[in-house]
Amino acid sequence: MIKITFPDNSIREYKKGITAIEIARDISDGFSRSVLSASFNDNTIETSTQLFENGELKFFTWNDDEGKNAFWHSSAHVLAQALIYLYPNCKLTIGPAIENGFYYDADLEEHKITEKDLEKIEKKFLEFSKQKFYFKMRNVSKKEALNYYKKNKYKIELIKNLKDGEITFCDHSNFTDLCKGGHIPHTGLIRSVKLLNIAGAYWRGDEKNKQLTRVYGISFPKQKELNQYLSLSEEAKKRDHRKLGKELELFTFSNKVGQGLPLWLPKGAALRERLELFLKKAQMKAGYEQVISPHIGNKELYVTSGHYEKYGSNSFQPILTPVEGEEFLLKPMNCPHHCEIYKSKPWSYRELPKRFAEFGTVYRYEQSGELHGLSRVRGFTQDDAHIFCRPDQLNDEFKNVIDLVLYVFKSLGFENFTTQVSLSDQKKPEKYIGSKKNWDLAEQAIISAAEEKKLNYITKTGEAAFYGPKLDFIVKDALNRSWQLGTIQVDYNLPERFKLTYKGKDNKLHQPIMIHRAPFGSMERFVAILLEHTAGNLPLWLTPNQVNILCISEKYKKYAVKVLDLLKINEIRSLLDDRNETIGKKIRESELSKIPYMIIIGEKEAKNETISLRKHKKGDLGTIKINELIENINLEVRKSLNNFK
RNA sequence: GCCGAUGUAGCUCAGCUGGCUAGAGCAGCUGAUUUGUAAUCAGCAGGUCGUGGGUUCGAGUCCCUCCAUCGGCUCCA
Repeated sequence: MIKITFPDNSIREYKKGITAIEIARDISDGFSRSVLSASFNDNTIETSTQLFENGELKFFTWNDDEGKNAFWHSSAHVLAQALIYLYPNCKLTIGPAIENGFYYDADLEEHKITEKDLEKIEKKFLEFSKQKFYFKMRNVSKKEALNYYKKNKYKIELIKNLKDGEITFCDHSNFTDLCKGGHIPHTGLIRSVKLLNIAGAYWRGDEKNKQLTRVYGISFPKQKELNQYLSLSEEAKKRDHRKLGKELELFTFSNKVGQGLPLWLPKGAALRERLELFLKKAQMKAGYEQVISPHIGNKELYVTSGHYEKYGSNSFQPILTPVEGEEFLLKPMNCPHHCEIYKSKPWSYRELPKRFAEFGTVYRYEQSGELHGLSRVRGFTQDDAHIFCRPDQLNDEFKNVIDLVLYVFKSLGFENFTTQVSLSDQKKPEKYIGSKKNWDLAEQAIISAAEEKKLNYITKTGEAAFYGPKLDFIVKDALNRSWQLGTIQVDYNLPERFKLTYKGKDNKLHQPIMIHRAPFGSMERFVAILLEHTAGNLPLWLTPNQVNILCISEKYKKYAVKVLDLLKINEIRSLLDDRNETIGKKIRESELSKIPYMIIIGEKEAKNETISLRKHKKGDLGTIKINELIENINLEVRKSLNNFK
């Protein structure tokens, strides 16, 4: 049996499996979608979230996605209530729950609100939520609904798209909103709220429409949970790669050079080169060949590939006005160049697959508002490669690329990831080039490779590139945030457009299939994500400096230099801090610069030919012989790198 | 590109409603100190207050333009 407490505090018992409609019939106040609490044979469900969905009574708690959704959706109603209370002339539009919290879009007309106003709105929010207003759904006719919102053109637009008889309003307190339901029982369950920021957002997401004011917020059943959330976002701020990039002297930007054009500082450049070398080595083992192509290309190249038509002159920067009839563009992608490299000679089926790899720097005109540190820039380097293969090789090639991507992730400490198969949207053929037959083949190839590799993947339609479907790798970082990293794409179309061929066994010309792939995605974006994932504590094999030798006084410099030379001979990246400063200060600075190991050298060490070892974030590790450290470092580096093929 | 916010020394930040010569810590330089596991002391130097214009007796502070950055929207080959 289920015991249900209703908003009027009456309690009724029902058989398990009862539907909402039946309960609605049983209780006389019509169609209520919220209940106060329910118990199954004394096992009471917390009064957090209970919902009627599709006529069926479902119970959700804060720990379910649906429960969170209902909680935040209900919070959005309270936010709307606070907004209309404070700004009576504003026009409410929509306010959904999102992945982390909720927002409400409103047309504030003459009002302009700033971050400072958030506190005021928040206060009003809590004032309302505390009063335990119950959410109650009711059916309204289309006429009634239109009449209610006669002054709000946005709601009218929404209502006009709904069918008469399917329109519901949700009331709580004296506030009413057009709403299809999915609420918690009452506002009193929202005990903590934080309005996070204000942003402009276009009505219906279309930039031709009026821009509305969006207020973002997050709420929780308990204050403690809000505090946890806030401290997590504090942690995320500390890990911001833009901050770390500055602190660790990895990269910078200059207004004179231009927006979104990163300048890699010596330490950053060394880090990036180390990453490139790591991938080059793995690729060499996997049978790739490096190629190099120029930074510009004739416009015709991109017309042939179809990129020019799809992305237009907006995202392409012409760099030379027509000279002798030719127009050049900054290279926005490497694929057409690699197609031309493939065409440099005729190929036999015996020679395939050809795997052309290049750290190719490309330039794309990103909207200024979109630029973000290293993760979204206008000039960046892709760890690109294009594999040209026969149909019978496609499956193996694809699986080999998956192996390579997994190796890269493992070596860099991204243990937690998901994959996404991005397919075409059959309903929007104008978004893609190529025949349906080719698309079907390509999509099937990706799915079967993913299946065989036992990847735990989700499928999304409509997210394919215009020339082919993709398999994207989405990593979860240390703060459980998701980032899309590597991508593998199957493409039948560019080979067709570029008329790529090979001579088959049958002495006839055949068309190869092309795989586009980039395990890192781009060097810039990857470094950004790696920094945020590791909070700047890079893996030992990658970090700019591995060991910092700290002298207690200048007297021991001679021995310290000897230690430094020994480390350098063993290819361990080391620094010597022989400044006239206290050891405490040197340790502090070394800790802040996140160098993994510190060697402290004083009288004792110089006399006994030993070193005193200290590990970053761990502290003193005692006295050892220098050779022990060298061995340990080599072992640690090997451990993270030697597991490919 | 659009909406909103921000821009003060190399870095992190003070500078209230316009009013003496724009401040601090860190970093830098000089000197003293020669140090045992997260900041030794003293002194010095460092700024066209993002840019250009305006209001005013007077602008870091108020208004406008532009630039850049940040939070979003839109976009993402």
